[in-house]
Amino acid sequence: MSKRNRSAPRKRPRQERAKATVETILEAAAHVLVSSGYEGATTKAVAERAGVSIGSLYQYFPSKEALVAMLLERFHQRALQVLSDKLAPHPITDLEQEVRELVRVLVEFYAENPRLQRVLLEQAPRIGPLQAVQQIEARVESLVQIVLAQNLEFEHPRNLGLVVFIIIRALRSAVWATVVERPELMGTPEFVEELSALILGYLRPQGDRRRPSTP
Amino acid sequence: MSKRNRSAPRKRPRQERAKATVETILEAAAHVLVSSGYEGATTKAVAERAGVSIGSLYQYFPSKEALVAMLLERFHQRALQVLSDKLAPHPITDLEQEVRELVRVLVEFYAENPRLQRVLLEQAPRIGPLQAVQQIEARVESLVQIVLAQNLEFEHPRNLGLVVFIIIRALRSAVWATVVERPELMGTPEFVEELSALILGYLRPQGDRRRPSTP
Amino acid sequence: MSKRNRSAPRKRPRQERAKATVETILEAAAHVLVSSGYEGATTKAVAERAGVSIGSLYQYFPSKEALVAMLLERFHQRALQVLSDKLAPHPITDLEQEVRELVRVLVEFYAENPRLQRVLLEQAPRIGPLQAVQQIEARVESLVQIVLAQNLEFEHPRNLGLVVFIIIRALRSAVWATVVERPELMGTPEFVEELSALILGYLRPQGDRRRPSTP
Amino acid sequence: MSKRNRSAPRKRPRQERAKATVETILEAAAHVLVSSGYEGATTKAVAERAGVSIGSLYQYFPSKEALVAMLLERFHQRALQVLSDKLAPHPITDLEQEVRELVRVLVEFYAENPRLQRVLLEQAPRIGPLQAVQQIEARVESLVQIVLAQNLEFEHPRNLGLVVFIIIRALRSAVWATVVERPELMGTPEFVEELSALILGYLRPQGDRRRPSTP
DNA sequence: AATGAATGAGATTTCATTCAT
DNA sequence: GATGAATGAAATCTCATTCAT
Repeated sequence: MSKRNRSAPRKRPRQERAKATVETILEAAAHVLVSSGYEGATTKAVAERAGVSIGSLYQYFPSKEALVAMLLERFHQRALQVLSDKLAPHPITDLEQEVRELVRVLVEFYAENPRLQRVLLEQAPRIGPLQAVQQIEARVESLVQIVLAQNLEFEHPRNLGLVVFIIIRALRSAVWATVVERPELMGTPEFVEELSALILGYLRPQGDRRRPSTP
Repeated sequence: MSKRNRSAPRKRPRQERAKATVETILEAAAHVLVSSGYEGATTKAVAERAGVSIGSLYQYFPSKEALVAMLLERFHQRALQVLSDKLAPHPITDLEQEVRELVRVLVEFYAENPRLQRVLLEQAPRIGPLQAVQQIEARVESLVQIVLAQNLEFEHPRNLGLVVFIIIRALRSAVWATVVERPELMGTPEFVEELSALILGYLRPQGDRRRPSTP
Repeated sequence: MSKRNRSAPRKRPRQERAKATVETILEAAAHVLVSSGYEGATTKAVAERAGVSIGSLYQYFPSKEALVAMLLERFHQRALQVLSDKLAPHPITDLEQEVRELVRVLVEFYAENPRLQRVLLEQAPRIGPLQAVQQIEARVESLVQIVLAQNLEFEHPRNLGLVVFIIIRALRSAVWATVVERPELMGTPEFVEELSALILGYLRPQGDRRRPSTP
Repeated sequence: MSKRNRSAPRKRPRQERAKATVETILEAAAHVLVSSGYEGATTKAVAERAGVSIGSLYQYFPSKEALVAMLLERFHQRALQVLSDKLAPHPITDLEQEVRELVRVLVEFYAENPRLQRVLLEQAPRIGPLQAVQQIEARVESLVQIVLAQNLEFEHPRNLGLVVFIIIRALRSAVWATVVERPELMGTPEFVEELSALILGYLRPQGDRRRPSTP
């Protein structure tokens, strides 16, 4: 708790060689994190795996946390990219298909390399909201909000910001929980279908909400 | 990686005195975790705060993790109690009100002592699914499943187990994310309302799912 | 270093039951010392083996060292008894046979229960010269000195006290070293013969000492 | 009992700096052992005296025992050197003078720094026969055996190996016992003389052994 | 006296991190 | 910049020993 900004990378590598070193270290970190878990992944082990001295590692990453943070950031950036592609402004004719497609893409993304994701996601709450990640999430939130604003009409006014906040958290968390607890569900069409149902049901006109079990 | 079961309590206190010691230690741990955070909470500090020797602490808890694990377990047990009370078999006339009430109670519960919860929940993924917690969650899942089976009728057959799994994760994770990211939302009626809408929308007859945005 | 007289037994048991407890504890200690070594022999283990609470053990022995000291003392006392029997005043016609016999008896004694002896003898230098043991050794020294004074005549005057000191140490240490390093030698007639030769050669009239290798 | 090889040094220092650190630690250990005794010598105190962190100490010595073991080993190595110098192949005209000289040199060696030696020798049996020490002793035994084989002629055949074993143990142990029990004797010519007599008497032609007390 | 929980000093371990070369 | 020895704070462990019941 005594050092500020433990998660920020120390400096931006200028030379090609330095960039390559950073990549090597990150790859080594990913590997060691997967094979040894967060606790077991010592910085020494990462440095060795990367074929770099411990001193050099600290040249580029001020702390172990910064290493994980960087991996997390890249991971989120890729997630953002995937979402951005889907959310990019375009004429929407069938919101339902749109949502379904988004969920499918998302689940597909998180189904990759689940062991690394598990370790990263476990550390995420500890590392705290990274500057970069927050910006990314904010962008996703606003993208989603824009799409919804243009495609939804509620009978009663709703706090769209809150709606989006809840959708994102519910979706993200349900996916993460599944990565951690039931990775075998990831990628089944059924799972995608149910998650879509969750979102779509939530987005339906409020008027229906009073009679959920009546025909 | 060399120690097994770091999170399991070391031994069961037999005498009254020992039980009291364990309680004192747990209370002290909660206090120190809140005031110093997880990293800052040293076992020495916990022992001192408890007015107990470090030896006694390690007599009952083999690691700092075990301390947090026990607090987590108790926390989840209380959550289960709250849910069980609401889910106890009883005639249900209005599922919507039922769900709303459940969500309200849940949010209320998680709104208590948010600083401790935040620390505990941040550590939860690291500590891994505790035996005890898993049993508790399984019980909640089955309780929810029973209630839904008796009160829902879908036009199309749905995998109720998956539905419940998703509901629980989405709800739990949304609440936890809010505890960690936007504690100020906890306890607002609006938040409860939206979470309820999320669940209720999901539970609505499937037939509606095809036309979410049409009147 | 803070407690005085750690090796003295705490008190003299008055009642029969107490005496029996002391014996039980000593037997347990001997057993555990043999099976676990000095470090591995915890007082708790000894108490458990004796079927006694740790508190009761400390009722009779103020420290672990006192336990070992008591075993050592008894061991030495038995050794003394053996030697005393041999050294008891009696007409001596053949000193050579006398020495040989003494050595034989001594080696025989130390050949018993070598595993316990090894542990005890390893601790002996740490525990330091016990009051009781010193008295015993002093008695042996004086017994030996008396016998020698009556049966030896040196051409040149010798410091008989030093001679006895050296004989005792050389003999004792050679036997102990053999117990520890080559237990298989213990009890071979050859070993007894050579030790006897060591002593006898030392005791021979000094005049001979100038020409050890000339015919 | 759970850790293997407690007395073996942890790793070999590679750089000059590291070697210097090891030396500093050993010197500090010797100093603290003398001033505080074995029990009183805490690893923390040794590290502090050496002006080195506790981590560095444990980097090179896995335990307090390993520290003592290393000091013992060096001590024995120096003793070996002293003996080797005396035992080095050379024409021997007067075995008696040779033995006397050897004993003198040995006693002289053990008379140095008796306080440290006392502590080391007290711990020696606990630490057990170190690999290195055993090799050293074996070398001494073989050196002695060679010298004796070339300079002795017995009327009756003797097991020279056993003779040497006994000589070494008797001599060593008598000297050690004196260091511990009567350090004031060390260095007196009388003590050297009597020890020499012990050895020389033992080495005398066996024919004499039958009549030790007859004129 | 008996019991065993509690004590507490010290040993040991472990790394993330720093720093001299 | 690179290297790896050194640092040092905590965690962890281990018992001999004490003490309240």
